[in-house]
Amino acid sequence: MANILERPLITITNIIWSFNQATQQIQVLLVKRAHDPFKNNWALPETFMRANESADHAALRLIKEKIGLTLAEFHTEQLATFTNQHRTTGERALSLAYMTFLPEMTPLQAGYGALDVRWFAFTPLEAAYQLSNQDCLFQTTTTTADEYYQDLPQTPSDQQLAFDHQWILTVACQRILNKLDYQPNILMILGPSFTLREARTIYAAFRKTSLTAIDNSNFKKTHQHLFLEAGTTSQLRVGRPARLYRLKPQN
Amino acid sequence: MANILERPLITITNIIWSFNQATQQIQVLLVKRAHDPFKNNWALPETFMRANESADHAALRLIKEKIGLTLAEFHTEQLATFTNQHRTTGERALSLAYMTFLPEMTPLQAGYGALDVRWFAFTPLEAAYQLSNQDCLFQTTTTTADEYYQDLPQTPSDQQLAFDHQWILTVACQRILNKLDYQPNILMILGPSFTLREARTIYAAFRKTSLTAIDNSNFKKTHQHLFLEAGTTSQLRVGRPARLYRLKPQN
DNA sequence: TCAAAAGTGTTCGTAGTACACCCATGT
DNA sequence: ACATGGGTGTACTACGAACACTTTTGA
Repeated sequence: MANILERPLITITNIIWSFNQATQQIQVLLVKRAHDPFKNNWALPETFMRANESADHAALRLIKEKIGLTLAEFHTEQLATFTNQHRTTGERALSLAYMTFLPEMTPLQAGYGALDVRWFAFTPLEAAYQLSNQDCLFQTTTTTADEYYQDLPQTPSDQQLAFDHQWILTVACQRILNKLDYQPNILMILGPSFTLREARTIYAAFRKTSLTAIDNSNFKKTHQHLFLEAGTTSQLRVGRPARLYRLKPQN
Repeated sequence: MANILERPLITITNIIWSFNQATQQIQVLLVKRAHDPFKNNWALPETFMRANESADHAALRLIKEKIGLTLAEFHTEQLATFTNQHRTTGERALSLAYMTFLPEMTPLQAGYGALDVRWFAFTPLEAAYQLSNQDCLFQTTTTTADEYYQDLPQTPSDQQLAFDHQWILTVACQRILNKLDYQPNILMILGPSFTLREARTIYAAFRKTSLTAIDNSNFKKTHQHLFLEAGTTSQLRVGRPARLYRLKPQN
């Protein structure tokens, strides 16, 4: 009996979100893989789970170790688990996917397993979302899970993320969109406090609309119950200084 | 490096829901374990994932093989993944938890690994939910995840489900409640079609209220967009025959 | 014909939307 | 002072809640 049991590798995949205050753009962290499979491909940051370590702990270790981030506090939550046999080439590995919302866009430093590590700008397209930096560009998919894994190419390509990371990213975007109106943890990428304008910027991106299309007055009325007032204003731009808010602690 | 990597057993845990048309009660399937750990304890049905098998497939196999169910079609969806080190005694095992909604309450037959297998009636309490049959009774918990795993006893007890199954069940109930208003897959336990009264029975249980407290007229107006009309009436009780509905296919 | 359950319609209150107007700051 | 953006307030609309009323069956 025991020999037919699967003991696959357990991969922790972490989708790390942040916000560039200068460009007012959402950022996602990608890593250029140093080892096969998918050597030299861009991918979501991953690590293997170790003995005597919970998956949650592994997700945190991944951030500190592999990317060189040393922030005191950040929020990590489970996204989903991906188990399709064809999601990896070679040895089978499950992916326990997590999302992390970093309150600041810290400088990066490629750690073990990474040739390079970069922030990619997250922008909406008509039907999908896009990650881009100076050189590369990746999009989310619009197919179903079944179709996606059916057509998943086994050969690395510069145009595609490694493994099934395009699909994982697609699921992540969908999840964030779904939660915007009742548990917008994504706003944690704005730091400990934020203005309504900054919040609307995030909402606009995931809803594929523009900042100005979200009325500030109405946004306040419909979402204030999710926020707490956090002191008064900070001044960065022209116009009346905005009030600051922070996320209400969950339940 | 390789020796510090964890290759835990992968447990598939399946929370199987059904509906007793005679008593109009929601049912959850529990198994009396035939082997240690937690031998003789009631537990959620589980199996180990095998080679060349996706987790989804393992969840389906679990139903057919271990419980003796041979239905042609049923819906299974991922619930969450449980990775706490203390969730098992002895060797470490992750749990990939799934939920299955059976369209009928088929007769059961204990398969491999089970001394007994029973439907337990699902009923709401003031602050929690309860599973009960003639002899035993289990409740969901109201503590947080951290508190729960901190206090998780390592010794089997007749009063408690095996492993962290109490917690998994709690998460399952919460998920179903959250989805009632936009993706009420739980209604699949009513069979291919259902009356509004039957649907309200399900809603009432998860919302800890009574059937009569949910106004039929208002319920129809607010939830009809999730349903399609499915032919006309069936006749079972006194009063005007009800129309039948079925769940709208997702997206 | 009466009770039980399903279905229809009406009123009312609340919550979201559109938009006008006022406030505070930098240039 | 004026442009820019933030904040407040108001009218309008839509949707859910409460509840009265009608319809269809079984006893």
